[in-house]
Amino acid sequence: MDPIATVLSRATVDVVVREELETRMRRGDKLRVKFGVDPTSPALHLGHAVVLRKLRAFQDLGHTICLVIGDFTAQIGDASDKTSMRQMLSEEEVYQNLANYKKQISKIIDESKVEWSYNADWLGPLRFKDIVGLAANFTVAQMLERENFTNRFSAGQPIGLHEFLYPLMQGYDSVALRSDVEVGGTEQLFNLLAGRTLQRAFGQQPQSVMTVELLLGLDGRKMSKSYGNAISLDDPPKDMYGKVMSFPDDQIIPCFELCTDIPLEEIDAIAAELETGTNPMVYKKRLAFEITKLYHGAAQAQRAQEAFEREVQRKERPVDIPDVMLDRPGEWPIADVLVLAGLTKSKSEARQKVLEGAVYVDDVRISDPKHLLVVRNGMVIKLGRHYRRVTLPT
RNA sequence: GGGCAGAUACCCAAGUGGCCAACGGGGGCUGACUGUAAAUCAGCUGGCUUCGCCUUCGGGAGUUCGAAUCUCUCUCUGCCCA
Repeated sequence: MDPIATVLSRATVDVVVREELETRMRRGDKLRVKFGVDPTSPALHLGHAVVLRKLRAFQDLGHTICLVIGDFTAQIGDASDKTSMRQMLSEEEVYQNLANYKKQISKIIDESKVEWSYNADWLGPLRFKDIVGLAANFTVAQMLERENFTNRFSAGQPIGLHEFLYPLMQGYDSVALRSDVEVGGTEQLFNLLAGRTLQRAFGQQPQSVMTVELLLGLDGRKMSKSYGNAISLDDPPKDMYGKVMSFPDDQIIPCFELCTDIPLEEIDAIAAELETGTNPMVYKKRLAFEITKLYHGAAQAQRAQEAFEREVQRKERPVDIPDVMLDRPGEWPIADVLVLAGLTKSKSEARQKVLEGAVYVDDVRISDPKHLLVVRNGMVIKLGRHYRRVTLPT
């Protein structure tokens, strides 16, 4: 498959309008590819990476990536998250988050070639008259057509009026940037299309719109930090590898397509192999390795894989065990030690875990919740798959 | 502006005077098993000086021997009418 066809199809759902975009790409137009960045959440995960990788693909073909920082939007607050509705981000916070963001995306795209802009620059000066003008391009029925809104409306969930304005703001960004293409997740389709509507209203050629597949999280729901099912780009290699291993088996193939550079032909071969009943674990390990390699390099990925094989598959002790500092030698109630070690949140929970047979000290199971532990330097405490090594003052 | 309904633990959601630290899901943790931290099955999931005690059911005040459950008030949300 040639590079252009790959960009247009791999991990993508919709391309509006496909022929139009393909024509422009084939005849060598240098396109401005827009993507909106939310400065409220600097922690990026693999789900975000799918879009960023798509941007990278455009970049590799010589197109310009235009990243819009939604500082204006951030000051109003993300409407989909009620708790932050009134949360205002200070300028410092936006810059702080942005610095983090740049660090993270530089793992995927060439940040030095990116054209950055802040949407407060053009959204801020808009007058009420302008906003009404923008709003006149849409109807309430169109807004309510959005699945998101319909669901919330019929479920009796609140919808802030300002939430209707989000697509307008995002769409106006496209006008201001004169973007040729905008990329986003499938849930962004409506907002992306709003860009086309407004660009047309301003006499510009409407941008092409591309949505990428939604990556599912560890639990099969959409990958999202708030669901706690995400693999963060910042995750240490061992965690990243381990989390991929806990993906449901049926996500192995989609994840290969969305999160790695393995050619589609090879992925098809793996899929065929899985059909024959090969143990999925083998390919999941390959997947975990590839993904970890992308963000941490081959050496780290190799170490993560070895750690997994040792700790999970062979159930041996990890090489690096965090310390728990105790301020005196002698006898300690086991529950106190577990809490100090951060292995349980409370003594009640600690007792419970002891009763469940989850607690081992130097490989000996502790079964009495009132057990008094005579602590020793270097003693290893284990709860489930978590280990702590006791250190005493010298 | 008026009328009605609702606010329960991390999330959803039962409970309408004592049997409620509060049914059931989900999530999380642990155990068993395994092909992995998948799947499946089981236990646990407010705190503590744990055969008992203490603090929870939007906030505050009250009725009662006793309240998540009744009353008043405040805050927030949804629906209907305008």
